[in-house]
Amino acid sequence: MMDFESILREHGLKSTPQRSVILSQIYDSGHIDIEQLHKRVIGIIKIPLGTLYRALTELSTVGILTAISINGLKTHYEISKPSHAHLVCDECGSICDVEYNASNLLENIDLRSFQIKSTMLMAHGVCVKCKR
Amino acid sequence: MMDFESILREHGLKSTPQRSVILSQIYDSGHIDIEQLHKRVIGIIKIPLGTLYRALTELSTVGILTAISINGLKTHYEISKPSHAHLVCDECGSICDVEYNASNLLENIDLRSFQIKSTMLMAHGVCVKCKR
DNA sequence: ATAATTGCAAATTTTTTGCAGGTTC
DNA sequence: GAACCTGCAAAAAATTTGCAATTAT
Repeated sequence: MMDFESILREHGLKSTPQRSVILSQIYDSGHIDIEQLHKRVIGIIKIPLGTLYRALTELSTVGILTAISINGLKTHYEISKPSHAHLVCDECGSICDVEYNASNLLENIDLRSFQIKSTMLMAHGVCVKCKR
Repeated sequence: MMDFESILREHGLKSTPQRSVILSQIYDSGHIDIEQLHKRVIGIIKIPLGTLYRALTELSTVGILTAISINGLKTHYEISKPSHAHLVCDECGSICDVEYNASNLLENIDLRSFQIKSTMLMAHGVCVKCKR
């Protein structure tokens, strides 16, 4: 159970019941798109879609959330965490996290003076469940 | 100058003037979103936005194009080519390609029986021009 | 107290779709 | 000639926005 109230204040945002519910639901689900999130959230507290959009944008802007753009799927959101890859199953749409070492990875790449702030490694394929 | 007519037929699609213009414009621009592409394309041949959407979807489905979903930007399209990373400048939105070796990269990752079809490495940061 | 946040509703923007007429092979 | 494509127009879906009321600090 994360202390989202403190996290919000540390990022200069007010702690509201809506934001806490949003964050805890995203945390519980790992990755989730706005449509699924809305379904989960309205079972707990009333949040119109417009407010949800606004909240996700703000929470991403301050860095509490990370948005993940995925080919073929709607944007997903997750609680920001150290760099990890996303394995996206093209069959069922599930997303699996795996750790990787960003600096090892970048060693082999000629960045041509590009100044890296963050990396995102994504793989598409078939997950274990769907392979069967 | 690529032979897009042949490429289209090899992928089981008919060669039409619209598709050739679309492909050559994407080719010339490297990466482009639908809005910018439409501006370029209508200077050459009349293509309604709806048709452009349909064309991009079809061309991506058969594999001639690759869609690139990018946080904060609209989906970009490029002519499909061997795996390469995209360096996205958060200042100016420019996208730069760099080569990388996908298998080297995956060696260090525990894929947990996930069957990889494609990988996509993206980095956000500041490009040389914007760093100035 | 006051500045931030939410709810609501409407406006915008983005994307998809049906179908008639044209085009490619 | 048949199957495939395109143009058009309308619909559907996704996202943003303005503002008054409410809430957190």
